[in-house]
Amino acid sequence: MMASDVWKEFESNAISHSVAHHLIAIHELMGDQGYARVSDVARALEITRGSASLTLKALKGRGLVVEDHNKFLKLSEDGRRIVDSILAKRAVVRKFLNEVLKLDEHQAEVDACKVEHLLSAQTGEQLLHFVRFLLSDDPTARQFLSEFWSKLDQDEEWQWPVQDVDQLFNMESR
Amino acid sequence: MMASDVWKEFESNAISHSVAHHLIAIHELMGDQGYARVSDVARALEITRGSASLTLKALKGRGLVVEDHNKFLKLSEDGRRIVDSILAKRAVVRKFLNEVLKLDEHQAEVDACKVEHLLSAQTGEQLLHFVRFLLSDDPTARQFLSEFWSKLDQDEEWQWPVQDVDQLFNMESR
DNA sequence: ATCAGTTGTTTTATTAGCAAAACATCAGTT
DNA sequence: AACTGATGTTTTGCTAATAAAACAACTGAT
Repeated sequence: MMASDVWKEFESNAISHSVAHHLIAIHELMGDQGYARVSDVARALEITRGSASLTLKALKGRGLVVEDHNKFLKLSEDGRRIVDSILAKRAVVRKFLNEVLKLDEHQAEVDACKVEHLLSAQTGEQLLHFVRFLLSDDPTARQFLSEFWSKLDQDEEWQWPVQDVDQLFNMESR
Repeated sequence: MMASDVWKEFESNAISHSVAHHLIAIHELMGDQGYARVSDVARALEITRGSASLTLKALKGRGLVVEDHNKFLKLSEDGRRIVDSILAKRAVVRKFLNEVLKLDEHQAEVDACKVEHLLSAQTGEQLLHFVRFLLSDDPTARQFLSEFWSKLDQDEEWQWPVQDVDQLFNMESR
């Protein structure tokens, strides 16, 4: 397949990991302490004020962050929408990894943080549907999960990574 | 939570997106045409030879790529292991997105490509277990999937992103 | 009023990853 | 032998994201 037409879409991503976390930091600071300045963002992200200042200046230029009359930052309508969508994806992915796949909370948090800004809206939406149904009261979902988890406890033998990718799914996968 | 201790683990990732695809290109070129030179990698990735030359020099320095007596490249043992694990994760994620969540193939391919190198080995392993069982002959799995898919067709109304992340999972999620 | 601390900005430098262009090498053709 | 084309490298420049350090401005305490 070679997939040379796909892999470059990565960097064409409008929201980088760094930008995502600058925006999220503002959001969380607003909730935690009611305001967000450059220094607060820098402290939250553990970067220097200078770095935060430059990145946030660019975000003001992109219209994602607006500045108060006295250097106080807040998210624009666009910025807020972006943060909402990213945090929603993070929550869904974290929940799936932790409560379904039974990965420990830290691992789930780290992996969710890494991919939250990369998933398409469609993917996030479908995954939300899936996780909601999977963790719902529905008896079929319940039974499926308990069977999966008991199977997890059984076969602890597994080779990973697998040498032959094509034979990863040698099964009745329809 | 602020998560300031987590988000920086992103860039500390040993294998960048670019590096991953340089390694994968060598792997696929070896399979397709039996050899891989700098120019072949550059063509596969649609970058200039100069860029590929620099990146591959660094990868030789890191011991992931070795050079033949006549400028022919191949993966080292370490490089091969990395490619195996990444391709395995890509395959699992693509299968899950496409065959379970019913995203179209292109979207599944793009999203899988974006996250393949970011997922931990643990996550990849657990996801493989999950997808294998989910798409297996097991009657519970079958019934669960068909119920999920019919539900998908029903509620086509949905707001996404959701404004209040905390109420994303207002359900009997136990 | 002065001094200290905090804040925000700017400048300089670094790294990863790319392009563009110049350059050298080698193989095959004529 | 000379020309052509493919290959590999190097140099220069660009952008994003960081650090470090210098600087200016404001705040508060004494």
